[in-house]
Amino acid sequence: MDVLNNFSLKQLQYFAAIAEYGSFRQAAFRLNITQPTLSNQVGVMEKALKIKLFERTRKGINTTPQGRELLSSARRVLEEAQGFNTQAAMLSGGGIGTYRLGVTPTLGPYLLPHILGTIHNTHADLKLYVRENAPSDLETGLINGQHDLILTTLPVMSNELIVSPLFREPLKLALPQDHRLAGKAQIERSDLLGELVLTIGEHHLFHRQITELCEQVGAQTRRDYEGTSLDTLRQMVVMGMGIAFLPALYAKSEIRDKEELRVTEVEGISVARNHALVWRNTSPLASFYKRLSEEIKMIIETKLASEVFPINVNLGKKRAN
Amino acid sequence: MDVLNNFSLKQLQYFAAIAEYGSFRQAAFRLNITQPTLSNQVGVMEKALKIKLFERTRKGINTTPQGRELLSSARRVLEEAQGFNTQAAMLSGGGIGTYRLGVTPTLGPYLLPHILGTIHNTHADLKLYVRENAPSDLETGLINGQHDLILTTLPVMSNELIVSPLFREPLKLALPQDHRLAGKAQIERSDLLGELVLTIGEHHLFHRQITELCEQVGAQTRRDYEGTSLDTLRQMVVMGMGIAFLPALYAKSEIRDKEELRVTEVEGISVARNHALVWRNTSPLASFYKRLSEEIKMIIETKLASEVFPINVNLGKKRAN
DNA sequence: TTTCGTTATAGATTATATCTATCACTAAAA
DNA sequence: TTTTAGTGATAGATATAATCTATAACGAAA
Repeated sequence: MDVLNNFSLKQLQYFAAIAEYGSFRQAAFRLNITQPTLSNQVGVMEKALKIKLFERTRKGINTTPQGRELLSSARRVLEEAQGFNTQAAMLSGGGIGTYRLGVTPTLGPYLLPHILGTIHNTHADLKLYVRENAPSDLETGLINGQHDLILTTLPVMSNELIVSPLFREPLKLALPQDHRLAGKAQIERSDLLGELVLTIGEHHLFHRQITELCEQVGAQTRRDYEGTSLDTLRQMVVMGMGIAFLPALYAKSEIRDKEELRVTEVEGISVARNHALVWRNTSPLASFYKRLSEEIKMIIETKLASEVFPINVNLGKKRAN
Repeated sequence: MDVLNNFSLKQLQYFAAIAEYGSFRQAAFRLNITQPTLSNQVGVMEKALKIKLFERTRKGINTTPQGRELLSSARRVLEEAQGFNTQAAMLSGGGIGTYRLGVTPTLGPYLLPHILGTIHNTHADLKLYVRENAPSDLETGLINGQHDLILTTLPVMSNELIVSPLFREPLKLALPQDHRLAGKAQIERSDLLGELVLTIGEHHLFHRQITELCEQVGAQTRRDYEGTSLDTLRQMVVMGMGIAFLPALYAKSEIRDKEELRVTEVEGISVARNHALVWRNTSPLASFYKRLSEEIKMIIETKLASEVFPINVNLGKKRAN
């Protein structure tokens, strides 16, 4: 891929045109340039390649054997260039291409199935390459350029990032069916007194929220064992090891079997996490990302209104304008 | 294949280099240009394509999703261009490529087998695309650009053509084995008196020579039927319809069966045709063609010395210098 | 002989690629 | 905190290259 200063795309075009029309004048006319320009450029090219491409006669041209040989190569180059051009034209609208989207493992698998279909309908040529990472890794990965976009949990600290809040997802209480509260129509704050609450690992952002809540209502958190994923947390609840707060979208997706667990609100408490679409403040595609986040918000409002809520306070450091 | 003024090969190279090195400065250094030049050119390209290829940050660049998408296309273009370049480099030596060689049907099939092998040995990448035509058609075909070279029979009239004489091919007398002269050790001019001589069609160049000769020695030419190819002429001789003069190389190639025909010289007469390699005086490859004709002469001298002879008089209007 | 059609050439002009010098900003080191 | 080294962007001058106009030179055909 080094020195390639022998010829230009333009010259290849000229070359092909002359071969096609069999005449410098004709070709020049078709190319909207003058004949001397054409003669000159072909001459430059011939000298650079040390090959005579055409035999000039007083009644037109013949392509030399070498010229004929090179013509097909030249056409291939031009074809590829044409391909590049049309692809660029398609891409120039934005919203086309493969975007690397980072998501948290506790949200992505339970949210994306609801929105990808609709996104695909409105942006047929937008492909998402999804990778899962813990929120903190998502942030640094985005800053490093490993992702183009991330779908993560607030707050986002870096001031290099633009945050577009999407929705607020409540955490719901999950009880085993044989729990003393399982039959109760409405569960109150006070019901939690003395309960054993299982939490996910400390590096998850809602760990702190839950421990605080537990202190307030007089519940214990189980410290000797902490689930590493929502699925293990759920299994532990099923096995009667305690109760747990699970994100609403996870509950909607994964808890189908009503015999196993009861999922419910708790009157008088509001524990939730906030999600946002985030990108680098240097990204040239900011305006497209903003549009995309609005579309996602719309989809969620339409399809998941019963599970999640809009965000109306500013929880990230920076908002997308 | 129309307007393709959005970008240049050089810009594609720049694009690929930046993506590869992840930095304008690095890439500029590798490309032996300055960083402002690189920034400028990429900017020009981005504006022309209406696509941001890179996201500039203070610590380097990220390639945008669109940039990534286009990168592979750009690399393909560059690869094809590289291919064009290397092919051009190979061709620039000359003697490489497919040359369209026109030959007469009465010489080509009997001469070419003797020389093509050797030519192929010295010019491994020279391919000959051989087409047969009557000598007059060969000449106009060469002038029209349908052939690059012709191997034809002298004289060649057009002054647009360069003639490089190759060799002199005698015409030999062919007799059926049951002919009264077939047993004679040496045939004299006078032996031909009263013989019936078959000739090929009038458009062949040695027709006139033979009829003149026949007048001189008192032989008749058979006018009610004239062979259209050397093979039919031979068949007619075998069938006893007369005797004939056949070109030496034809006789060498095709008359293997000594039982059928006797092929011999005639003492005291010299009838022959002269062959030459011919090309347009406008051809840029003249010097290569000249070299080629010398090589062919050498091959003939080595391999066919017993059949044919050098030409030492100027029979074409123009000689290759 | 004249006319028309071909490519080549010379010189001026326009467009553009490139360079130098500098700015503005960030991150890390002193 | 200040300094240093690293990023890309910008402005203006310069060098290079592409293009145009006008014309020449030549061959073929009328």
